[in-house]
Amino acid sequence: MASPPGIPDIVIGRLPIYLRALTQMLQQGHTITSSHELGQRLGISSAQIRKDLSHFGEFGKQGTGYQVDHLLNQLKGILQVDREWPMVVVGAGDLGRALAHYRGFVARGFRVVGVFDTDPAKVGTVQGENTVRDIDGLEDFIRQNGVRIAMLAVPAEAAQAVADRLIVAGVRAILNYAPITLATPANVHVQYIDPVMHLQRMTYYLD
Amino acid sequence: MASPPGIPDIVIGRLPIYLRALTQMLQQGHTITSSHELGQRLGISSAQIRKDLSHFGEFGKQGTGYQVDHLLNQLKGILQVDREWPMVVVGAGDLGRALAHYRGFVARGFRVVGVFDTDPAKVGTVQGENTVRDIDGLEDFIRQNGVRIAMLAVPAEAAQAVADRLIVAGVRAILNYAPITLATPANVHVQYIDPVMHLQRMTYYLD
DNA sequence: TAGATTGTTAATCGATTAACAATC
DNA sequence: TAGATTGTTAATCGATTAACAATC
Repeated sequence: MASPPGIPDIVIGRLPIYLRALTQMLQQGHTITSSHELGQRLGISSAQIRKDLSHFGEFGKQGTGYQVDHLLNQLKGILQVDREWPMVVVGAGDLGRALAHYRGFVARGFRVVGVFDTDPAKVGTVQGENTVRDIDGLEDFIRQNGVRIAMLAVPAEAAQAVADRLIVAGVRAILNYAPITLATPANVHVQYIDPVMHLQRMTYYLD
Repeated sequence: MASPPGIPDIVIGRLPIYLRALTQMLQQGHTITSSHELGQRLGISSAQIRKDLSHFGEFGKQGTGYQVDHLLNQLKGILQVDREWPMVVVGAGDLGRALAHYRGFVARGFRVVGVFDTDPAKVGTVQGENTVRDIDGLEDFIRQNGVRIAMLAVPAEAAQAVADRLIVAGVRAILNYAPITLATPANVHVQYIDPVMHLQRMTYYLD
């Protein structure tokens, strides 16, 4: 979860935002854009966008701006999503099921290749392109398929134990939907999605 | 989405993290904690925790630390989650369905009171405690139930139009699961959940 | 050429951390 | 009392913004 060399985490965190906006622009037929236009769309200053990009090279042309498809491809390369990452989903409840069915992963660099659960009633059922597997086979599957990324959709009580198993087997990035903070080694990256936390962040401002 | 008076957004954003950890500590039987202990758990410095809390008052005791239940209740009050907020879910696909079924909302200050979709095949079906309603009734429902918060689980193409309708009807906080940046007035708060963006933020660091 | 926009530097702004007096 | 931990101040650190020369 560290980033010892050069580029600040907060900059890396904005690249996917730029990538998403550029993808949308391309779909809408824009071939050229500018830091100003992109910033307006995203509510980010044009200076910040130029500064962020300058960490990685020069992608624009004075007087003109950026070629949308070129910048898009450069960002994909930087973020390493110019390939397809295999992922496992652990937990086949409502949320795991939604993740297994989600169509949006493939176009953006990811694919669910395995879904796991402990519940014998769920094991063997079909979820999208996957048949739910027993969690006993988790480590073997991860090793055999070179999986580095997992999405964790198990109850809070089980999350730490599952994370430990994922990490031992070779997973290095975890998207954690369980509402707890995981304890992980420094070389493992964790992102948290807890809808309640996002909601609580907004209720503060409601009158 | 602005916070003109005093307290930085980034501080508000950490309060739900503290709240969640304290809830867990209470469940585990801890009655007292310290900024040091809390910081260790969360990977945050003790100084930052004390500084953050100092924006809102004095909640601890020198030499002793914090009474877990007391700090918990204070944070709930500050975040205004010492009550129950009614919410609507728009979109009854896999994700909307998972949100409608999610059991974790009520204990933390929220309740799904309405689920909406355009699809006649989905309207009338039961999702957890709710029967899916036709989106035609969205505005009336929001007004009649005083709903201020919505979760948006519709396709990207539909998201902006639905957001506009929600806002006109009185919604002031939107948890947006659609993978686009919404254009909204300054008095409307938006939080974004896009699993792919979280994943892309991690692939940068994978070797 | 005139207008526009980049990439970069320097200045500003804000957030985090270190340190410590107060005090339980 | 001795030890511990708070709340707060001042110092440090880092991120954002403003401004502009370079140049398409």
